[in-house]
Amino acid sequence: MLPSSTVENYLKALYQAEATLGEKALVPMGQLATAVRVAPGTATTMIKALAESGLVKYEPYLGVRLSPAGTKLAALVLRRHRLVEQFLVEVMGMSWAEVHEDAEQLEHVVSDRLIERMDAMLGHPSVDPHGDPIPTADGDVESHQYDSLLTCRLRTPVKMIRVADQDASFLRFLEEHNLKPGQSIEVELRDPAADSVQLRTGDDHRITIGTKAASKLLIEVV
Amino acid sequence: MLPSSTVENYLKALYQAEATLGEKALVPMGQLATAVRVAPGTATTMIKALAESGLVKYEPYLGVRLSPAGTKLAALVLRRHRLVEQFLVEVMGMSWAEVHEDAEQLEHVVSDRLIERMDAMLGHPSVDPHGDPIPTADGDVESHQYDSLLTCRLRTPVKMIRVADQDASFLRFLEEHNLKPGQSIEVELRDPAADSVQLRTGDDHRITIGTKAASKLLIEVV
DNA sequence: TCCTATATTTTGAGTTGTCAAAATGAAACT
DNA sequence: AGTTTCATTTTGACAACTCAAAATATAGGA
Repeated sequence: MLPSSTVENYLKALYQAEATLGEKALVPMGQLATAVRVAPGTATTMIKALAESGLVKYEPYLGVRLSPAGTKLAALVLRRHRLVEQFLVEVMGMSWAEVHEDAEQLEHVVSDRLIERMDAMLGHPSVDPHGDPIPTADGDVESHQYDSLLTCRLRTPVKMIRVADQDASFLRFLEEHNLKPGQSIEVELRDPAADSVQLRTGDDHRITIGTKAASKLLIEVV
Repeated sequence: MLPSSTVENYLKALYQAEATLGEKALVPMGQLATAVRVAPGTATTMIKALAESGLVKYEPYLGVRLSPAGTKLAALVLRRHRLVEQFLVEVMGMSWAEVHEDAEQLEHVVSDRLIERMDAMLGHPSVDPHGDPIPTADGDVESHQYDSLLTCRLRTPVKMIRVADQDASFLRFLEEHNLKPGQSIEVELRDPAADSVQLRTGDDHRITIGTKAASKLLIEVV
C-alpha cells in the first residue's frame, strides 16, 4: 500500500517537527494539525489510522512520534522534495525563493527513476539550495547541529550553512542581500532591546536583521 | 474552481477520443469508461457532474462531447503532458518509451511558471517526442491529417511524422529499428493475407510489421 | 412487431479525507 | 480541592470518487 500525498504530508510534517522539537519528544496534535493545515480533529483521525498501519506511535492526549518505518518514508519524501528544489534551481534556473511551492507538489509524484536521474544530473548533491541535507535513497540523513547568527560568537568570521525557513519573501530578502549558503558573515553587534542583530557580510555589506530572522540563519565557524 | 486530476483525466480522454472519432461525433460512455479505467456507471456519474459545470455536453444514452471550455482545459492538460515528455527526453535524457508514465503524473501538478520555463528551455517546440502537436498556452492546436504506412502509396519515399500510440514496448521496438519522427521510409509491399507491411527505412534496413502497427505510424510524402 | 443482445443508467454502498461543534481530558491557578 | 482554561478527542455530517449489481433503454435480427 503506497502512501497517498496526504499521508506523505503528515509524515513529513512529523519528521520536521521532531527535528526541531528534539528526538525523543512527542509532537502534540495541535502543532501537527497546524502544520498540515487541518482542523485538530482531522489530525487525530488521521494519526489513529497511521498508528494502525504502523507508521507512527500514538499516545492519546500526549502526542505522536514516527515509527522507524514512518521515519524512513518521511525521509524519502524529504529526499524527493529537496532534490526537486535543487534541480529547479540548478537545472531550470529558478530562484531559490520560488521553488518551494513547486517542490511541494512534485515531491508526491516524481518516480524513483526520475528522482535518481535528477540526483545523477546534479552530481549527487548533499544539500539543497537552502542548505538542507538531502537524505540518501535509503532514508539516511547526515544531521548536524549548527549555531545560528543569534547564538554564535560576536566579531568572529563564520560561514552561512543553511536557512531554516522556506518563506518566499524572506528568501527573496536574503537573496537581495546575498545571504545564502556559503557566504561568510560576521556578527558585529546584538541589541536585545532593539531585538536586532547587526551583520557584516563577506562582500562587505552591513545589514541589520531581527533576532527571529537571525535565529533562522545557521552557520559554522570558519 | 480548478479541476482535480480526476477531472483532467476525463477531459483529456474525451479530447483524444474526439480527435480519433472525428469532431462532431459523441463519445460513447463505454469508450470513455474504458479510457479512464473506471466502471461504466462511474463515468456516467462523473459526466453528469461535468455537464453540470459546463465542461461537457451530455446526451443520455448517446454520449458526451466537450464544450468549448472543456476543450480548452483538455488542450492545456495535453500541453503540459507533451511539454513534460519533450523535457524528459531532451533535457533529462530519458527514452521516449519511458516518459509517458511520468508525464501522466506530472501533467497534473506542474505549475504554469514551471511549464513555461520548460517551454522556453526547449525553444518552444511544436511537437513532443512522438510527433504529437503541443497546444499553445491559449489551448490552440495545429491539427493535421496524416496518412499512415497503411494508407500511403507503395514505393514512394515518405517521412515519418508521428506515432499514434504510447505503449512502452511498442515504442521500444520502434526505437530499436530507428523508426522515429523524421526517419524516411518506403513501403515496399503490403500483404493483406499475411496482415503485414514491408518497409525499407532511410538507413536501408528492412522490417516487416503488422497492419495495425503500420496504421499507427503517421507519415508525410517528401 | 417481438425478442434478444448490448450499452447505459440507477441504486446502494464503501473509501478517504475533511469540518464544526459538542464532549471530555489534563493542567493550572487560586 | 475546586474551578477555570486549554488541548484533545468524539460525533455526525459532507464531498469526491469509486464499485457491483440491478434496472432500463436502444438497436438489430428473426
